[in-house]
Amino acid sequence: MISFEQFILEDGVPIYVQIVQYLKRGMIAGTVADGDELPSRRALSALLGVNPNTVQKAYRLLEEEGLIQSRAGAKSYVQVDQTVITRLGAELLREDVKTLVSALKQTGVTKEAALSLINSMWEEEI
Amino acid sequence: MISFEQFILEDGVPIYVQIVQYLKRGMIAGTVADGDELPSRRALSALLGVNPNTVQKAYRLLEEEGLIQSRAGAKSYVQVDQTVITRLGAELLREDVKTLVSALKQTGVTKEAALSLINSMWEEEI
Amino acid sequence: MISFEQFILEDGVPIYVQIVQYLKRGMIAGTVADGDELPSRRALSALLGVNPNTVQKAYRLLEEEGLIQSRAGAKSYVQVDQTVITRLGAELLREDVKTLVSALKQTGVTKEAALSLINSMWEEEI
Amino acid sequence: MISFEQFILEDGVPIYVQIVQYLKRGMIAGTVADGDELPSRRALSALLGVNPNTVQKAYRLLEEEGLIQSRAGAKSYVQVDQTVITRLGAELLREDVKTLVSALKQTGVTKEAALSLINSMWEEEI
DNA sequence: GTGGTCTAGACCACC
DNA sequence: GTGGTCTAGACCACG
Repeated sequence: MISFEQFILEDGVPIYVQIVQYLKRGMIAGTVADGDELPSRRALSALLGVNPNTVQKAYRLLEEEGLIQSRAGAKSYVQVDQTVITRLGAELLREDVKTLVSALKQTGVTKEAALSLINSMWEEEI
Repeated sequence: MISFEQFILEDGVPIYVQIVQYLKRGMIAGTVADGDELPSRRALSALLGVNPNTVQKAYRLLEEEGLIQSRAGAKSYVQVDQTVITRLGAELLREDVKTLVSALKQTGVTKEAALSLINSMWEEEI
Repeated sequence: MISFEQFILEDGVPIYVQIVQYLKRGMIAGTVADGDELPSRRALSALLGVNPNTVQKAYRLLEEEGLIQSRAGAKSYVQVDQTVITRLGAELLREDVKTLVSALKQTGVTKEAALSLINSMWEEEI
Repeated sequence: MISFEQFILEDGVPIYVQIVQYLKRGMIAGTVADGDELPSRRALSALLGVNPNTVQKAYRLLEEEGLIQSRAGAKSYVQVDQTVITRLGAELLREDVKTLVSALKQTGVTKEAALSLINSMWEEEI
């Protein structure tokens, strides 16, 4: 069973997006592995204090991407192979970094200043 | 007159937000300076291919933040002093970096790998 | 013992419905005859790779319709006479055809085109 | 504006699926044509007596298939070319017919009996 | 107990 | 006004 211990609800970003991202990132990090059983819609919604449908939506999106497998009446399972994970990791990583880099460059920050800031924030952040 | 050459419409993010961000980032970078004349709502909406109301909304938000000055029937002008710019830059910067760092840490990427990737993407990106 | 060789799980249609239909159609075709022994719930669920409760539900529905006979601890048997089969065949047939006809008419297909297509697909299909 | 006069809500099949099918079949029949304006989410939901979100879901699915086009704040339009319609028609038709043919063959009905039945039911059905 | 769907209504972005 | 999104809770079908 996958742990949601480290999961923290931020606001601003839709909850179902946060759940999707959390699971995707977990797949990349290896904490969410192929064949793992996902918590039921009810269980997770209770744990996070959100509506079951919010979890449902997250699960549906993941299923449309082929990352999990669910059938009515049965439990849901993670369904990823290494190829998918690798692609996913590369995608997310490039996307995240690209967003930052273009934002920073638009503001005229130098590369050195950016790297230095990231370096220092890496330590202090949770 | 401020150039919108580098402006590219992405989707997902509201258009008026993109316009606001573009101008804010320009202020920080110095390409949008105090006293600069803004394109008219009509002109900019035509240039970007969006609804004039969308531009209107962006301008209104900027005016509410005191970053531009506009008067009915007259042109709009940028109105920022250095203090404001500095605060703005620091805010945006920390926010952007924090988002990236926490995202990357969740995927299990090491600091070194992250810095190296940013370093290389900095060059290739527009 | 009845064979489930030709049985193929589709998705979209509930599994227990598929089992019921498969057996009903077999009765009409004569491949499932009065007095035949049905596979046990456990055996069939294992064979089809589905939950034993799913098979149970199918058997229960068939029993409620009086098409099979089962007793706790004993094997289940098919229990149909010719009258029932005839009625069943007519019902299923009309229902199936009605579904198709109304669907086709909605799409503006002519009767001749429909008959011709059915005629040709009859041969090629398994 | 597309008419929903002939639309009748059945139960058993999800409402949003029925809306999707109705529009698809209309496209094939030519009663729903390229460029046609769709009723607004609110209007159609009121007309059918269903929740606006149910209509929204149907429209979203159609848009994901590229059959309609909708943009926030603007009306939604049908967007199909002849190629798409042809493909759609062939798909639906083959699927419908295939379902029937395999069902009938399972029951041991002869081709002649089937064709004859369809022929007669074509007239009497609405 | 599990996932899937529908209803419901609020809110937002956009035109 | 439009479409899009989110949250919520009830209900149903399924295993």
